[in-house]
Amino acid sequence: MLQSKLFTKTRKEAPRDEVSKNAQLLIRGSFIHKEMAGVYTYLPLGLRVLNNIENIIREEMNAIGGQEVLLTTLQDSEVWKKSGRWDDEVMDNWFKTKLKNGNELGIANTHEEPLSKILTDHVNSYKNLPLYVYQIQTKFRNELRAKSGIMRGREFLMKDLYSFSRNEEEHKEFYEKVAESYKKIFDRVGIGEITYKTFASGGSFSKFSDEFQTLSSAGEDTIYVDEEKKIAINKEVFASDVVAELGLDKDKLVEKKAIEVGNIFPLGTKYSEAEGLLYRGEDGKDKPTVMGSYGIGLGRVMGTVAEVLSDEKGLIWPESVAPFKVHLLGLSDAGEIYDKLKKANIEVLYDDREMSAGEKFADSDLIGIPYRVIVSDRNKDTGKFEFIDRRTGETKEITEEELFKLVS
RNA sequence: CGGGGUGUAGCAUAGUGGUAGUGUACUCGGUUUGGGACCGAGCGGUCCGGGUUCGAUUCCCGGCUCCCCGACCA
Repeated sequence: MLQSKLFTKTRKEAPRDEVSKNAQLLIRGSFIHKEMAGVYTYLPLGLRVLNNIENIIREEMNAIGGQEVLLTTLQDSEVWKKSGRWDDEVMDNWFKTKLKNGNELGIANTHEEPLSKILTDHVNSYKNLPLYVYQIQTKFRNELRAKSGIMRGREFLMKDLYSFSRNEEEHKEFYEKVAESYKKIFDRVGIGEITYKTFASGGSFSKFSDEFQTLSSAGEDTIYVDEEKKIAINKEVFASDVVAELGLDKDKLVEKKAIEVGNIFPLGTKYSEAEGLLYRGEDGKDKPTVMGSYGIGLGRVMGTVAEVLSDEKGLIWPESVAPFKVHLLGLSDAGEIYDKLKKANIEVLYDDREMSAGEKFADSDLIGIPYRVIVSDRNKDTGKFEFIDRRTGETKEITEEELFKLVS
């Protein structure tokens, strides 16, 4: 893409009202635009990052047998009344609205009930199970206090997967599979090293759940980490008996701040019973399906990557989620190599703008595309390109052939 | 939802009961061209409502906004 055609503009300074690093950098680089507190628009560069994250998640969900759907944002209050979660006392972050005739509707913040209801049309027999259904959809939560940039919003894109199994053993097996899948996802987006599966409270669903926590000073959660075993315990359930139950040594645990990038919950039969999601067993008797739910907030993952992978100059995207793979800086005309890179299907942002070199370098540092290629009069006669790795800052002179080898 | 702050140009900031200043961005002209380069000219602003006052961006009241701390958080 030609940078001269990109309608967004970078800024030297972040708006005063953004304090969190992720929002400051993402706004300065024009990845996102703040619409209001906790509500952000994704601009072209930001959407490319978000889509990359989305595709990684989709691939991993499909790999464990997930079937993708798109459920509705407007929700019938009936199914929620059945499970007892319609009441604002029970779920206080509902956004609700009304039809012209006065009937109340919910604006989606989660989908256990509606999906269970839908599946009553399709699940009758033990032969139809187990079943894994997921979606990537915008959720709305009326947070009393939005904060931390795109980390805790009122409107956000979320991947939610729900599993429906015949019994606890079958459920447990899949639950572990999702945990593995999540690990792969966080590895692929570049935060695997510092992301810990964390034992946590189960909220209203169950006694315990597992969270995926990424170490960061910007985190809202406090966790106790066992760095060797790569697991952690959330402060909210931290107690001697829990430490013992997990086979951990209290002295080896280190207190850290972390961002919850994903969570997985066993749901038991609470919602399947409420919605009448029963299946006929081999013995001819009806039984409720055993459910689990598994969420990842895409914006929060993007914000976490921004928070954790950046320096004082700007963002440092891993190749897997970067908006482009190559940032081509044309200090003199670089149209020729741009065309070649495009022809080779390499995602390249070509800075063809008429502005000073310093400005282009600063913008490039800020935007954080992994590989920078500089074309200027300096290397016009050498036939070589200057190649810089954004992460390490390492610079080398390479031939065209070497360039294609590095970025293909 | 409790507490604390905040609001001046697209963005960042200064200042003031009496003509609102600077940087940046933007427009025009010129000089530049490897780290947000320079010179000149120009465009553009006091959150909303009420009150006090001859006069309010400034003081007072109310509202809203956004941020922070806490509470909350499938």
